[in-house]
Amino acid sequence: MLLVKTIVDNPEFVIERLAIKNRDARESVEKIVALDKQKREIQTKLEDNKAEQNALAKKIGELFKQGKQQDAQDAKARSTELKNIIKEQEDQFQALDKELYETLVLLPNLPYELVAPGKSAADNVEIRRGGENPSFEGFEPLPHWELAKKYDIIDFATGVKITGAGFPLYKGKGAKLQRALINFFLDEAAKSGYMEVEPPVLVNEASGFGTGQLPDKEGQMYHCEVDNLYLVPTAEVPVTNIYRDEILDAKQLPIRHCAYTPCFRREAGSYGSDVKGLNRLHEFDKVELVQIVHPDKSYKALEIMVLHVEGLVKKLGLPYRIIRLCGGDMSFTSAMTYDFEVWCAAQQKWLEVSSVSNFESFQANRLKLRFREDGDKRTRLCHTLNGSGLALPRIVASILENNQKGDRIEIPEVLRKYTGFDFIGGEEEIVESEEK
RNA sequence: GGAGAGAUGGGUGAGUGGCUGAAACCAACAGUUUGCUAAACUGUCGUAGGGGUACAAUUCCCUACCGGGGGUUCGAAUCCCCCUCUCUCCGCCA
Repeated sequence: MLLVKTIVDNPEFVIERLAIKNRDARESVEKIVALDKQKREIQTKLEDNKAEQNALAKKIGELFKQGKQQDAQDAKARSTELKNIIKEQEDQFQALDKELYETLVLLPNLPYELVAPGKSAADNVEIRRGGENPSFEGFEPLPHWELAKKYDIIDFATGVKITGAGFPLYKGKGAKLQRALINFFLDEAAKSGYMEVEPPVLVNEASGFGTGQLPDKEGQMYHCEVDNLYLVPTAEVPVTNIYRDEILDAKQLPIRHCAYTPCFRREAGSYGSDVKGLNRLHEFDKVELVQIVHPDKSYKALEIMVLHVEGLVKKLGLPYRIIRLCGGDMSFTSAMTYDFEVWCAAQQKWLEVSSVSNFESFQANRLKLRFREDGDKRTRLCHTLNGSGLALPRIVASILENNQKGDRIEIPEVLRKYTGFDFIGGEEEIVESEEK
């Protein structure tokens, strides 16, 4: 949520910035400016009346004590009169405040100065790429869903049986690969200074609102209606909400957390060719990185977070590219976002595996997440950032497709100490030892 | 699922109609004293919003907030109603 002050002080700037997000905000902005003005006017009158009423109430008490019945009755009459005026003004004020708020929450965050204008993914800007696309000799590479079947490591059909489409069942080395990736990502995050947390995966409405999923993306979350709780679409929600309604000391910043959680997304309305295999799921695993930082340092933190995520795909040996999203492709809450995509050699497709964003104070304002500089009486809003580090399914898809050798799949070097095996398939099947 | 208790400032906790934005204590912060540490003493010590001054302020004035919402009253932390949440005991159970 933007600050009213930002809009009222610089309406044209806000309109101009939101145009980059492909959004004509003139009407909303002008409405907010007008409503804010009306609201203040009525608020001033209202508060003056309340002040008078408070003074009268005090006086009446005195008068009674002094036995001045008649004076007390007169004061009472005036107070009753005021009460009606106050009631009316209060209603007006509430109505204006509500309308202002409702208009305000529908405005997306302002894009940062580096964000290019644009309507869709086609206008995104590639920042850099790395890694090499694999080549295959003597065989045709299979898409990962074929490989999953061939080596019996992911069973989509049984997932359908248990739950439904988009809920795969990982088996054997497939399941172990999941666990290995989670541990690898968490360990790497710890090395970069992120403190691990394990949050609840069901969140209440206030948490959903705090990070901006509610009311904007209501339909994207699974909702347990009986208890009015939401399954998290990302660990960003519970982890960032740890600090909802907090006033931190400046010296506590930056706060860095990593968390593994399953993520649940309804993905309503996104059916098509891109949902095959692991490409788009309703439930998937992800390690998320969250930072709460001083506003002067958030863009530096964003760059460092990008480097951390880049390090992950590099270590996994996956061909990748980093993209800076254009205004139109960015989320409601983000001020700037970098997407990471990895190459899937059989599908011949780039798949998004991470989205790293700076939300500036947009989430913090909703969360009431503030900090105080030493010796300063004022509070200021923190900046929040988060990024996937990383989402598993598409990483698995990329590993399977890129590392296939015809008769087996090679596990990236860095993962082997976590998996306990070097290959999926092939002759050298490791037989699990029972003796240990 | 059944029964009961409770929700007050960073924490403990007082407060049953006006003198309470809120005692006291603890913590924290600043200072004084003492070779250092400790102790003692003094002071500060909630948040948000509006207004004024110079379109400035962390100053001044005002308003709101004692879980949330509504009501009674000239006046509500305090009385009434509704909701939410937390805790304890029992049952069930990873």
